[in-house]
Amino acid sequence: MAHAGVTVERLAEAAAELADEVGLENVTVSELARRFGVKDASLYSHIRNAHELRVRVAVLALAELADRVAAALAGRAGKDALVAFANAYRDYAKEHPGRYTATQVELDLETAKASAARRHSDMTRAILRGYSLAEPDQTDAVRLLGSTFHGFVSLEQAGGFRHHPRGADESWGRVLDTLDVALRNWPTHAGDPEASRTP
Amino acid sequence: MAHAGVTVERLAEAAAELADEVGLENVTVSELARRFGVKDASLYSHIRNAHELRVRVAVLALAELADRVAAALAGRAGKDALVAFANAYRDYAKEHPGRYTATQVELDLETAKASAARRHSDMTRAILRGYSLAEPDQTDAVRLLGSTFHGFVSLEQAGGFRHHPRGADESWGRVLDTLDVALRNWPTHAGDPEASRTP
DNA sequence: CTCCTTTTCCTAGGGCTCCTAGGAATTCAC
DNA sequence: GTGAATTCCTAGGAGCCCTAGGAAAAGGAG
Repeated sequence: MAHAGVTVERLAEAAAELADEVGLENVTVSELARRFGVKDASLYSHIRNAHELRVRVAVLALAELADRVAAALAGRAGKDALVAFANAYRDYAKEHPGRYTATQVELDLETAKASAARRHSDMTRAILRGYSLAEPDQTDAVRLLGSTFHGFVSLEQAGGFRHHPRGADESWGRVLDTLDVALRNWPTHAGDPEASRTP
Repeated sequence: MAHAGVTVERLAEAAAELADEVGLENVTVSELARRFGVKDASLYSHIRNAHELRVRVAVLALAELADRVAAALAGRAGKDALVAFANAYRDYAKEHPGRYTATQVELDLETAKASAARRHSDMTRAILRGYSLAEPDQTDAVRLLGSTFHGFVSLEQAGGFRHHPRGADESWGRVLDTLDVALRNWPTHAGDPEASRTP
């Protein structure tokens, strides 16, 4: 009957694992309390509400993902860096689907600034050094990469590629090749006729 | 006290509107019953459970979106078609955020085949006629487009682009330009050195 | 060691949600 | 009209979120 040793940190960690098992939307205060051998009302001494639970999973996941990406990026440049970044991103989403989903929850400005969100955009920008793009093209390119990575992973997770013979891995490789080409041939002016180079 | 005229169709339509107002995750059987002036238990004569409600919103949204895209695509080709498709997609997501979210719910094989999901990939393939890609590159390109469009719209909806001076519209235009260039310079072999053409 | 404060956990309970069971009323088909 | 199907009802169980108020444990000061 002593204290069960509940902490905000351990709570967030348990919530993250639960999210990976049953999906973020099924992460419930009751279930967490059950896992800690505690009544659900007790958890409200540690968190304000169920939403805070998801926010904490989001912050945790953002930090984990940033660490992985940073490790993958070390010592690489150009397309190598692009591929390493992308694979770290996709692998994390596959290993931790619930955490990855949490990555997309809206954070209030304060929480967002304290999170690793900034590290993510910084690292994406670091990739682009190999392609020499100036602002605002750099921001546009960051958004292109973020959109394509997230979109692919999201569609893959939702099962969008399952009912088709072509493997997702092959398409992924081709998408990365294409992004590499696109970044190197970045259109400097919209509708630039110089860019139309069909063999 | 006579029949309130509840139908599966009207139920799905009301659920779709509710989703746009409060988000798909807050579409509740109780609230719908309230709007129809009926007890919540009564709705279970029309639907099996709350999940079916979301599935029906998904099917409805997929059909609506396919209609819009088809209309936007009529008489266009090449980059024109690409931009028309992309804008129809993004505009729909902005007008109907809840319906758009529903677009991503997993459908069982049977429901998926009866849905407009096929029309979507067919139309995406139609765009690619302007870029003459053979299989399996065509499938990869379909996935690239789907991923980038969905990813951009998804990140934009999640507020990912809000805390930055560069407008989302400008980036969107640039992303479309880049995709156009990428499709025309589709890499035929991974790491093809011929593709490195930095001015 | 004792006393006091803070933290952690408890019981109790209200409100909302989903869903089932069984019955009444309405509508439809013949 | 009569029987059958459909639509809607009341009643109720179970799970979830969260609040209020109190007991027990842990930690610090004297």
